[in-house]
Amino acid sequence: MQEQIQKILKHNQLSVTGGRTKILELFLAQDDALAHADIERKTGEKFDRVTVYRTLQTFLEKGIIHSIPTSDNSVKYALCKDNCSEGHHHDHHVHFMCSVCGKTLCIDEVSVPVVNLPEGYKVEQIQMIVTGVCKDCA
Amino acid sequence: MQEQIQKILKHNQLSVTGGRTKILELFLAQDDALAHADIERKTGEKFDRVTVYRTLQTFLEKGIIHSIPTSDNSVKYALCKDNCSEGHHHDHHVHFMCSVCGKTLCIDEVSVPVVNLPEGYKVEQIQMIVTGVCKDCA
DNA sequence: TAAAACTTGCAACTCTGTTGCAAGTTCTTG
DNA sequence: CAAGAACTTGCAACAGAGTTGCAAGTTTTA
Ligand SMILES: [Mn+2]
Ligand SMILES: [Mn+2]
Ligand SMILES: [Zn+2]
Ligand SMILES: [Zn+2]
Repeated sequence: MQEQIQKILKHNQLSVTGGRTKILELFLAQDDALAHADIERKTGEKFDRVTVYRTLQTFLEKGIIHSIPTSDNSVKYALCKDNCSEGHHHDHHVHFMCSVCGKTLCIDEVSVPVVNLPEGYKVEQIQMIVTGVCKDCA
Repeated sequence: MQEQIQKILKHNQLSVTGGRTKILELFLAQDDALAHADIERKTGEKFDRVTVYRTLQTFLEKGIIHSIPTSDNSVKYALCKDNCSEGHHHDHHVHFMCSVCGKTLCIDEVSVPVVNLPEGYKVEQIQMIVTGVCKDCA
C-alpha cells in the first residue's frame, strides 16, 4: 500500500508527506466516501484541520479524488478510479446515499443516463444522486 | 398575488406575517431558484437573518418549497408546483445550473429517468443536476 | 377585545472554511 | 550526502453560515 501511495503522489508531482500519505491511505482503505470530519476523526487529530483542508484541495486539483454533492448538502470525497484531472473526470458514475447507515457510495457499474433537455439548453455535466437502502442494510 | 399568498399560507396553517408574505412573493416572482443570500439581499435587509432561516425552514417543512443541492454545494430553494409535503415531493424534475449566468432552474418538462442499480439496492429517491449553458445564455 | 398561540429580533454561540506567516520538511542538484 | 531552493505545515486570526434561548411583538381565536 505504501508503495502505491508514493506512486500516486509522485505521479501527480506532489511531495510525499506524512499528512498526504495518511489521508490517501484512508481513502484506499475505505469503500465509501469520506467527509472532511471523517478524515479528521480517523487521523486521530494528528494533523491540523487546515492541513486536511489543504490536502483535500490539492487532491481535488490533481484529480486524485472527486467531490460528491450529497442531498443533505454536505460534501464527501472519494478516490477517482481512472486518471482524472480537475474538471476532467471520466468516471461518470451514479452516487448512492444509504438512508440507514449514512454511507455514500460510488456505483461504478452504473453510468449516469443521458437526458434530453428542452431546445436551447447545452448540457456540460450531469450528476445523479440516488438515495435509498444499500446492499448491507437491506 | 397577495390573495394567492394568503391562500398558500392559510392552506398550510401558517399565520400570515410580513416576512412570510414578502419571501413567498419573491419566490412567486422569480423564475429561478433562490439562495438564502439572494433572499436577504432582495428583502433589502428588512428582516433579520434568523427570520429568513426560520421562514425557509418552515416552508420546507410544509412542502411549499424544495431545496436543490447544487454541484458547488450551496443550497438553493424553489417553489413546489404541486401540493408537496416535507419528504413527499411529487415533482421529480431535473435541475439545471447555468455555468454562465449562475441561475438554477427547475426543468419541469423533464422527469428524472429511472436507473437500475445492482442487485440489493433499494431506490427511494433520485436527484439529477445538470450543469451547462441555459437558453438565455446560449 | 383579551388571552392564547405563534413569530420575530437580538445576542451569543458553534461549526466550517480561509488566509498570512514563520517554522519545519522534502526535494533537487552538485 | 549536504546545502539551498521549493514546498508543506501549524498556528492564530478571521469571515461566513447556521442555530438557539429568550423577551418583546404580532397574529389568531373565541
Ligand atoms: Mn464517485
Ligand atoms: Mn425544482
Ligand atoms: Zn446502508
Ligand atoms: Zn444562463
